[in-house]
Amino acid sequence: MPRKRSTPNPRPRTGLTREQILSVALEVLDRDGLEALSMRRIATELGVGTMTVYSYFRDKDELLDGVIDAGAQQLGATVPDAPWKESLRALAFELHHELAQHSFIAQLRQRRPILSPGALRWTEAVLEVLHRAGFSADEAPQALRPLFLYTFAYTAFSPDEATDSARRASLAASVSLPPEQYPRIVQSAHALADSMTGETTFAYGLDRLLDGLEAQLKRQQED
Amino acid sequence: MPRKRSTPNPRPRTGLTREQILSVALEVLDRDGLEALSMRRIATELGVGTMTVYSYFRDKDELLDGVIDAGAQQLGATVPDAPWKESLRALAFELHHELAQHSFIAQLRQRRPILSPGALRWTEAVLEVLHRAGFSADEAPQALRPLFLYTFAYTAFSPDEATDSARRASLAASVSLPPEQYPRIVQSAHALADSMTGETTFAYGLDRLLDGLEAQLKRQQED
DNA sequence: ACCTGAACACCGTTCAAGT
DNA sequence: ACCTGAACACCGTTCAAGT
Repeated sequence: MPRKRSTPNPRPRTGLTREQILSVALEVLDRDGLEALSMRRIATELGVGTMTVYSYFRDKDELLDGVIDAGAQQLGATVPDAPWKESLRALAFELHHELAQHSFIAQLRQRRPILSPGALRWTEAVLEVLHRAGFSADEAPQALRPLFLYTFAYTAFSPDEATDSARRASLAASVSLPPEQYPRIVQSAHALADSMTGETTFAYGLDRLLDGLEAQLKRQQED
Repeated sequence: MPRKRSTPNPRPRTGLTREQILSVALEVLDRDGLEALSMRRIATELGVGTMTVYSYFRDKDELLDGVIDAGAQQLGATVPDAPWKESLRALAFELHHELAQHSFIAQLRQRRPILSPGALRWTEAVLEVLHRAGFSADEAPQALRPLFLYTFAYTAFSPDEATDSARRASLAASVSLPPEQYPRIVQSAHALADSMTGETTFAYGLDRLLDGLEAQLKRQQED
């Protein structure tokens, strides 16, 4: 007589899945940030022993890759059907909003390219728009790169929560500089503090970049 | 009879200075990277007890701020005397090369603006060039922001050492995608892998940004 | 195959004590 | 004021053992 199996899928004895672990990890990341996420914390939050997590993910890096991949699934799902500049603008804003919502992604991406299919959907969409705009298959990746970098940088290098305290700190630092050595900073102190955050600032740089890509396209068509 | 003082400056009993500590920290950072730098490691390398470092820096953050400030001293020391686009290009490349040499700076700057006088020298130089170009005191910081962000992003989000292995990984990921769903990535696979690193890639995005700023300037002059 | 606690080799920093 | 070792509260991961 065969050994009785109490569950249809006998493997996991805790009823855990990779998805459940990823979802708890995402919660911790969104709530308390990247530095608060530890394997011990995830396990505790799930009510299992620390090492149980290692049955589902080889190490912390693999788990973090999983979180990013899950978050990137929706990005670039549909290629906008608009003039190319507007379409690129929409795709950049889509990425921008995702990163603003899960700011740990920008910290995580550092020097560790994510090449999973989910993460490449956005890349495919941007390349498609660039192709329609008239960029060659060779040049399109070069045109994509600054859009990607600028959008990631905006989240990674802008002060996050307590925006106002960052603005005040910038203003205080600017006005305390010797005006003879730093005349332009002193003169632009307020505008400089304001330029650190906000949708308007993001849009300003993005639009300059798109104008620059347009100029490049026109230059080529004149030849 | 007064107590004999064996050194002119009796305060430090180990002969340590902040500068010495910063220099050891910089060595470790350049050699082994940000994650290898610990207070314990610095102390050991200096031949003192771990807690001795805390007599010179309040905590690790203050020490790291010190390293960045020291590295930024030379940046923007002279404002280039050339047409404004060339000058901005030179300043961006100056920052780019500094970051390439000390890539930990880009990791460190994350969400923690550095507002020391040394770190603001480059900002002052860029604002001065933007002023000469014709940007208003209000708009110049907005124009500066993408130059700063793009240059930082380039170091922060590009694979560093073992460039070739990153190129191969990208290529492998691209060609293994289903071509029906990812036609543009598959088509541009080689160019995409090449676009991740290299001076040419950095220059391409920078030049588009500068073209975009020029277009903005012309637009305003037409009004 | 999945789960576990103990152990190892690390962290930054507080504390109390030494000069 | 400067220097220190011990201790505290953490890490990620290996190991050996359990089911």
